[in-house]
Amino acid sequence: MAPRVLMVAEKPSIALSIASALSGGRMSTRRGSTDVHEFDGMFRGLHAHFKVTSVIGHIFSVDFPPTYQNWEVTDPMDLFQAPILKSESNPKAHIRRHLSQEAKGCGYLVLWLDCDREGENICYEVIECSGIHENEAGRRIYRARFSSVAEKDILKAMDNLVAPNKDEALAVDARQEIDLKVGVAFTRFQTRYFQGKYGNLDSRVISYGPCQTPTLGFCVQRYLQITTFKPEKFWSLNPYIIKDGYELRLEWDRNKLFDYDVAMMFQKLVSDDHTLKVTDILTKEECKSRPSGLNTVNMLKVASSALGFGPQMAMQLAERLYTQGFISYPRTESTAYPSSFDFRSALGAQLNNPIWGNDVRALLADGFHKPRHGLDAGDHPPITPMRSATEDMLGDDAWRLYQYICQHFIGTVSPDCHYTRTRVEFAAGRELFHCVGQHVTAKGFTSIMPWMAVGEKNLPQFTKGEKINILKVDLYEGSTSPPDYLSESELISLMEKNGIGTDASIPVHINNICERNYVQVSSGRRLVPTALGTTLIRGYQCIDPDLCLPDIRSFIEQQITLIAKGKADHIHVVQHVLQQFKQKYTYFVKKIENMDALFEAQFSPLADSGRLLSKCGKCTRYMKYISTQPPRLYCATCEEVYYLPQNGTIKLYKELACPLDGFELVLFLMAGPDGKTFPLCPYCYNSPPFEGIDKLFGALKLGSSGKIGKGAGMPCFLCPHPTCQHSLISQGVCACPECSGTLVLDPVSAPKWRLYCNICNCLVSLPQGAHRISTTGKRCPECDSTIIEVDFNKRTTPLSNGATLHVGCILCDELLHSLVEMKHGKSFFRRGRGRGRGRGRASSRGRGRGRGRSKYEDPKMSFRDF
DNA sequence: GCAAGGTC
Repeated sequence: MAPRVLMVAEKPSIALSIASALSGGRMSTRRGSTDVHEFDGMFRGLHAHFKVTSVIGHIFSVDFPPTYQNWEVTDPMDLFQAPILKSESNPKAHIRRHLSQEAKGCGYLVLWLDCDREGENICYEVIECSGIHENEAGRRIYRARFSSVAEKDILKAMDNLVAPNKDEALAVDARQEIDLKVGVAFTRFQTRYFQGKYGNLDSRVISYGPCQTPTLGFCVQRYLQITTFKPEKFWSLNPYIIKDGYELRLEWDRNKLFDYDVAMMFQKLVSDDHTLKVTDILTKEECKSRPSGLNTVNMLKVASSALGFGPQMAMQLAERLYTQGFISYPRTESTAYPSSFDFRSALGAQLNNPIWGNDVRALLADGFHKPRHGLDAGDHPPITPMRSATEDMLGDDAWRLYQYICQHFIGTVSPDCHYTRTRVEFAAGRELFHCVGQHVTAKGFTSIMPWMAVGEKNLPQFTKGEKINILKVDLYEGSTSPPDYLSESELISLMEKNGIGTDASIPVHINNICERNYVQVSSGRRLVPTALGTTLIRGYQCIDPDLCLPDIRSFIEQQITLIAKGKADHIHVVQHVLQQFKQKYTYFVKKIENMDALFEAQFSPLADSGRLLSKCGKCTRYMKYISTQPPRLYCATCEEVYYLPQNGTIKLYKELACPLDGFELVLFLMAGPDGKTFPLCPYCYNSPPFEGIDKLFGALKLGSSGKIGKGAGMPCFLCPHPTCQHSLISQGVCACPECSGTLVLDPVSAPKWRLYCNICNCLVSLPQGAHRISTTGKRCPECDSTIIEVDFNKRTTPLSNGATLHVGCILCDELLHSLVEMKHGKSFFRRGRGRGRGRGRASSRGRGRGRGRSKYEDPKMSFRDF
């Protein structure tokens, strides 16, 4: 049987290019998680059947196991030694399943992932999913090395298959583990420390990361230069002359002086001379080179400085242009075109453009220029237009970006710009002056990129030795000025220079520091740090400046490069690097008060923030509602914080108290046009197993239906079951038969409801079909327990016989029995317990622990004591 | 709720 070969690319578009190149366009395509292209051809001298598919970037990402996910109970320090798990980054895409299915029956695997470290790492992710193993001869898994998807490059790579490089893949594993552990440990610690103390930080999370923090550092460094800047007065001498009827201002060779008296002296010397002598005339042919190919960071810089698009926005536009086929892949470091690049057809596509069509025609007719040498990073070709577009096809913003990409591309194959530069030198009173003129002789690429044009500046004709009368000598008084805030474009340059982030992640880091409220984008896309941003960086600077310096990233990169090059063992490097960060973490925690002193000066303590809203169930005093991110209630007496759901506002709810804990209920009003409301108890909301409802709530709110409410499955505040419509008032009202604690519906066991006692952890089963319980306000005459009503769903219970209410005592079987039997002859609440068991009303906290479900046996999951 | 890196 012909061998079957599975080939996997990093993204669908590459899979398509590979299949087209290898099959000569004769393949069939099956749609799936990602498309599969099939064809027959030759493989290592044999007739073979090929399948080409792709992943969508990394298949897996790393995280901590669930036991380390609770911020309240996990010491961030423990994270450095914690195990880590790899799980599918996008489980819904089912990439793992897809690869495993496609690999069935395939004897060979060819990896066409991008040729960088991340690509090498994805190779091993693919190998793991495919289940294809190396045979004894080690010849079943192959790596294709390619830097362009042009047909001849693909065929060449296919003829020169190599083995994947495990060391490079392990270097990425190391980076993932280090970034995760360091970032999460510092983030959790500083978030909890400062959020627990200050009310007006206005940040949901105070994050730390080896890329985002140095990025912020650059912005704050410039801010500090500005705020600490001391202006200085300076003076400069500018003689004026009239030549051929033109008034001309001359520049002083000394530029400026910071001493007024000396400047005055020179002014007098020059003025007393009355004439200037032309000492020299220098004329030089100058050349301004055409640009090299466009890579991502250069595109982002222009997008920010000239088009006014932030990097995130620019990448979104570029992504869309790419998926629609208008431009080539927009994430690349390379500025050099591959040798196989077909300039003629790329230019040909632009022939009919009304704006630059003529330029293109001229280039094709006169012979276009070979582009300047650039950098070949071995990833993707520079960003170029792929097909012609008009403004109507793209919309305003995308059009402006497309237009720039086209102009830049045409610029790279246009002639250089030539001009002559004339410098005329003068002397008076032994002081030297000059003026400069420029004349463009050939516009070259600047005609298509007019913003790069060389300014034309005409000078009158001078002759050497000529003497000219001085009209006046100005003594200009100026003052040095601070630099402006860091522009986004400058920041991108700094990040690139210092190796912070990659072409794809630079926009994400910049976006992060904006979203975390560390910087704000002001006019001209300049980044102004907020009080929070500057306080953080100043804090790191006074505890451990390494934490916010760009070197922290280069250190990690340099360490993992040892792994990539096979010079050091992956495990040892990770241990070594984490050990150092752990020491830094320990020191940071120990010295956090130094940073706190800066926070104290800048922010208000929780007690001074917010306004009084609802009563605390513990001390019965009013708590303060802090509306800044993250919204929360703060009890100054108990010094406790109770977090509230995001994206909405809070009001007092009918002055009702939660029957479980006495905390006054609040009404949450969701933001948005619907303005849905639901009541919640601040204490329950922050207590397991209800803790985390916010996550679900958020997930539902953002769900694909985009709807909220009963039909859309909005949970009630107590119960995360999507279809539950319980309200607090109708539940949690009966006494626990074991210990007299309060029973609440156990959401964990939904949809088969049980009652759960939060003190002794016992679970009381409800009959199937029960969907609401409420109190009767009556007590059982025998055991004094609350008598409850159980409401059944008529359709699901065969026992209801049309009657929906069943009344019984939760504890006392006899009474329950008789009551229910009177109606239906059936007991619902039988738990196999003897009469009167646990009848004592005295509190017996902790009793019965272990009898409940394992879910509650873990002490970390217990409720706090009431 | 947390990092950074792929990609859509």
